[in-house]
Amino acid sequence: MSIQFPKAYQPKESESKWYEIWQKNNIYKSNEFSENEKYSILMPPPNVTGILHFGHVLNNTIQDIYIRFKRMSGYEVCWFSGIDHAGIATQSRVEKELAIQNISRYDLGREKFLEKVWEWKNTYGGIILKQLRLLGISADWSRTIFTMDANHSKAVIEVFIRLYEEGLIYKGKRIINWSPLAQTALSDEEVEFREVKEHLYTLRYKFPNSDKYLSVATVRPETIFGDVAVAVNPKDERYKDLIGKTVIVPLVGREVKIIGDDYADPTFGTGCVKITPAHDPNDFEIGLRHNLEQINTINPDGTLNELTGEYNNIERFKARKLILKKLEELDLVEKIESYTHNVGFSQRGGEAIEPYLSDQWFVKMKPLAEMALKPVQDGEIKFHPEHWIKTYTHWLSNVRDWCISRQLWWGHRIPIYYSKDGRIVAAHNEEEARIKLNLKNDEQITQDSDVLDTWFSSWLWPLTTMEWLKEENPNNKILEAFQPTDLLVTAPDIIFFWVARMIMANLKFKNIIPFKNVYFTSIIRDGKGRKLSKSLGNSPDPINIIEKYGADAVRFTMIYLSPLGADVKMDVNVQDQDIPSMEIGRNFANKIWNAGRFLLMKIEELEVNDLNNDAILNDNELSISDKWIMSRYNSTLESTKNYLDKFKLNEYSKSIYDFIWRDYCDWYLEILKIQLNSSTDNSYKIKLLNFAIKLYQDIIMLLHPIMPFITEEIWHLLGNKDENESISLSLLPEVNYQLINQEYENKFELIQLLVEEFRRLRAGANIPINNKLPIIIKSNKQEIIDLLKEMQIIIKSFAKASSIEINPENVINDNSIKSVIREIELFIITEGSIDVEKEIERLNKEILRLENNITGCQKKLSNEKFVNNASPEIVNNEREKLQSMQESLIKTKENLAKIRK
RNA sequence: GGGCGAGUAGCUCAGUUGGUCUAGAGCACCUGCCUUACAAGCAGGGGGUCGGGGGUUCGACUCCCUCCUCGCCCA
Repeated sequence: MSIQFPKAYQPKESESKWYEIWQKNNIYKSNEFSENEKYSILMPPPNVTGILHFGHVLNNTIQDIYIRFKRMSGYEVCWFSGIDHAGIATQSRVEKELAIQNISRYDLGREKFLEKVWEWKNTYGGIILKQLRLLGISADWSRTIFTMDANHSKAVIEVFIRLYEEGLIYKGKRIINWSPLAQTALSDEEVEFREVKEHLYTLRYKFPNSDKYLSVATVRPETIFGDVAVAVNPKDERYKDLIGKTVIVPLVGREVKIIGDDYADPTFGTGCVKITPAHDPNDFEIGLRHNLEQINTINPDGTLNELTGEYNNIERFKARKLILKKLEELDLVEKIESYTHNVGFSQRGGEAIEPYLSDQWFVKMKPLAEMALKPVQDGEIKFHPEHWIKTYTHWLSNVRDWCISRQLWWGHRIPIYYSKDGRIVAAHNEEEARIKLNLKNDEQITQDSDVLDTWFSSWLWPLTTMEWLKEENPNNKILEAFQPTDLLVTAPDIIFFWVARMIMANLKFKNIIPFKNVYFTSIIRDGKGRKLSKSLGNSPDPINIIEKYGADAVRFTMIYLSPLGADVKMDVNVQDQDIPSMEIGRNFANKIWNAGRFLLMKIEELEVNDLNNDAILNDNELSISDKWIMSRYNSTLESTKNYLDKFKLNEYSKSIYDFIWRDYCDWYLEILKIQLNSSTDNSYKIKLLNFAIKLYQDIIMLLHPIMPFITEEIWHLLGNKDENESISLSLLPEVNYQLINQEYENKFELIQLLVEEFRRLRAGANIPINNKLPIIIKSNKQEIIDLLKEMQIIIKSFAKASSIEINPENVINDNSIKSVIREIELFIITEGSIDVEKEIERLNKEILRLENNITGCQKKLSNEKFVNNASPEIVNNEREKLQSMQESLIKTKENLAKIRK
C-alpha cells in the first residue's frame, strides 16, 4: 500500500498519467447522433499568440466543472474548442521577429509575409491549448478549429457578402480610431480611455492686420496646421458679434472664419475652440455642419506630414513641444494650465489613439442591436450575475456603427472588388466578381487591400465550430444537436466585442440564440487588489503553480475563492512568484487522499478480499451516525446541484469542502474507528467498512468535476478498476430524498454539542489529553436519555472519558467540572482538586449570559405586538427558547451553589 | 457628467422572501497536542457598534431615503 498510497498526495505523476489515458481512449469525444439529452459549451477561443494566465485557468475550470458534471449526469456533452487568429497581435508578433533580421513586411510583400505568419502559427501558435490540458480540461479536442481555417473563412466571406448586399455594410470616410503603432483602424471597443494629466494651452489667434487677438484654448497645439475655423457659442455674449469675422491661425498664417456652433462650451477654456475636422471627431461633425475643409496634417505613423513644414516627419508629441516652444518665442501663448482629461489608448499597443480621417468599412448596428436586445430582455438568454443585462442593454441602445476594416495583412481579406471604372462588388472570389461586374478575363480588377476586424470572424464562433456552411457536412447534425449551447463562460470585458455580436450573428444568420446562459467570470487580483499583470510582476505562470500544487488544487482554490460577480483576490508572493492561497486546494486534496489511505488501511486490517461484495448493512444495523452521514451526504449532493444551477460556484465548492472535511473526516471517520473498535462481529465490521467505502466512492464522484485527477486516481485504487475505465464516464447517484432526515441531523447535532462542550471543559481546566476521567450526563427527558445511551460509546471516546454514566442513581461527586447544554447537565469527575476560582468565574459568566438572553426573550414575549404579529412558529420558537434557557439557568445556579458550599 | 457594483472579524468572503438561541466560514493570530489516515494534521481560544445618519416595522446585516468611501463601464 505504501507505494500506491504515500502519506502525502503526489499530484504530478497521477495528473500526467491520467490525462494521457483519457486522451488515448478518446473519452471526451462527443457524438452528435447520441439519443441522450445534449449539453454543450463553446470555449472562448484564446488568441493564437496567447499563453495561459489565471484568467484562462478560472474560466476553463468553470466550464470543465459544468461539462464534467453534466457528463456524469447522463448528458451527451460537447465542449467546442479552438483558437482565434488575432489579427493585430499575431501580425505584430511576426513583424517583430522579422525586424530582428531587419526585414519589414513590405520587403516581403503580402503573400510571402502571410506565408511567414502561417509558419509562425504552425510552430508556436496555440501553445495554450496544450497548456489547458495540464488543467485537466475535458474538451472535445477533435473538434478544435482555427478562425483562419478554410471553413471559417468561407463563413466570414459569406456573411460579409450577405450584409453588404443587404446594405448593412457600407464604406465611409469617417474619423476613426487610428493606431499609429499597428497602422490600422480600430473599433471603438478596442480603445481604452484613461485619465491623463496634460496641459491646456491658450493660444493667441490674431485678427488680420491687427494686434488684437482671440484667445483659443487647446490641448493639442500640434494640430493647428489642420485648423480651418474657430468656433464660439452663438449664445455667448462675449463673442457672438465676432461670428463671420476671421482670425489668423498662429504659425500657419492661414486666415480662418469664426463660426457659431453650440458645440463650443462657453464655460470651457476661453469659450473659443479651434476646429480641426481631420483630427477630432467632434470637429469633424462641426466641419460637416459648416461645410469646412478637412486638412489632414498627420502621417499614418503618428508623425506630422509635409503640410506642417519644418515639423514634417516629427513625431506628434515631440512636435507638440517644438511647436509650443516656437509659439512661446513668438509670444503667441497666453497661458498654460494643467488639465486632466480622458485620452484613448490602443488596447493592444498601448499607444495614444490618433483620431484619423480615412475610408473605412462599417457595419450598421442599429438593426442588429435591436435583434440582440430582445432575447436577453425576455430572459431567453440569461446572464449571471444578472446585473450585466443593464450594461448590455445600455450599450446596445446607444451602439454606434462598427468599423470592421483593418489595414493589416493577417486576417480575412475584405471580399470587395473594384473595377477600373469605379464599380464595386462583393464576391466570394475574383472569378465571381468578374461575372458580377461583367468584366472580361483580361480587364483589370482589384480586391480591397484591407482585412476584417478579428471580431468580425469571432462573432461567427457558434456557427463555425459546428461546421456551418461546410461543404463536407451539408446535412449538419451538429448544429441541430448542440445549438443553442447551454453555457458561455467569459470575462465581462468582451461583453460588447463578442457576446453581443455572437447573439446578433446567430439570430441574423441562423435565427437561433447561440447560448442559453452566460456566466461572467470575475477579475483576478493580487492581495493588494491589483490586476495580475506581467509588468507588475504579480502574475506567476500558472504552469509553475500547477506544477507545485497540482492541477486539482489550483482548480479547487480558484473556484473556492471566486464568488459570482465579485473579483477574486489571491495572495501573490512576487519574490517567489508563488500563490500561497493554493494551499487551500492542496491541503484539501491531501485530506481526501488520506481519508482514502485510511480506508484502504482498514481494508487490509480486516482482510477484506472483495470490495464490491454484497455485504451491506441492513437498515436496522445502521447507527444514528450512519444515518446522519447519509442524510448529510444527500443534502450535500442536492445543494451541490442547486448551487451549480444558480451558478454559485464558490458555494458549490464550499459545500463539498465542508461536507468532506467536517462531516465525513472529522466526525464520521472518527466514529467509524470507534464503531469498528467496539465491535467483535467481523461480518458487521466488514459491512460497516463497506458502507463507509461506498459512501467515500460516491463522494469522490461528487468531487470529480472540480478535482478530476485525484478522484480518478482514488477511484481506481479503491475500486480496483481497469485503467481504461474512467470515473468521468460513470454516473453520479441521484439524490435520495428519503435519506435526508432532519431528525437524525438534529440528534447528531446535539451529540456534537455535548462532545464539544466536554472538550471545552477539559481544555479550560487544562486536563492533558491522556488523562482520561469519568464523565456523567444527566437529562430528564426520556428521548434524550435513549439517544445518549445509544451514543454513549462514541461520546465517551470523543470526550476522552475513562467511563461514562447516564443519569446515575448515586449522588454526583462535587469534585467535578459541570456545565449545562440545552438543559442537559454534563460532569467531568476530576480526581484531584479543581480550580474553584476558575470554576466560579466560568459559571458566573454563563449565568450572566443566560440572564441577559432570558431578559431579552421575556421582553420580546411580553410585547403584545410581537406575539400578535409574528408568525406562530417564531413565537413558539421563542417560548421554547425561553423555557430551555430558564431551566439551564436554574441548573447552572445549582452547580454554582454546590461549589460555593 | 451618466450607469453598474461593493462596503460584515487583521485579510478574503457567506448570511437565501426581515425573526434559529452568542452574526458564520477559511486564512492569519494565540494555547495545547507528532492521539497508529492526514503536522498539508487534530482539539480549543481571542477577535465584529454588520461604512455613517435617518426612516418603515413588534422586530433590520437584510427593506426605503440620505451621506461617505472604494472599484468598474460608458461619455
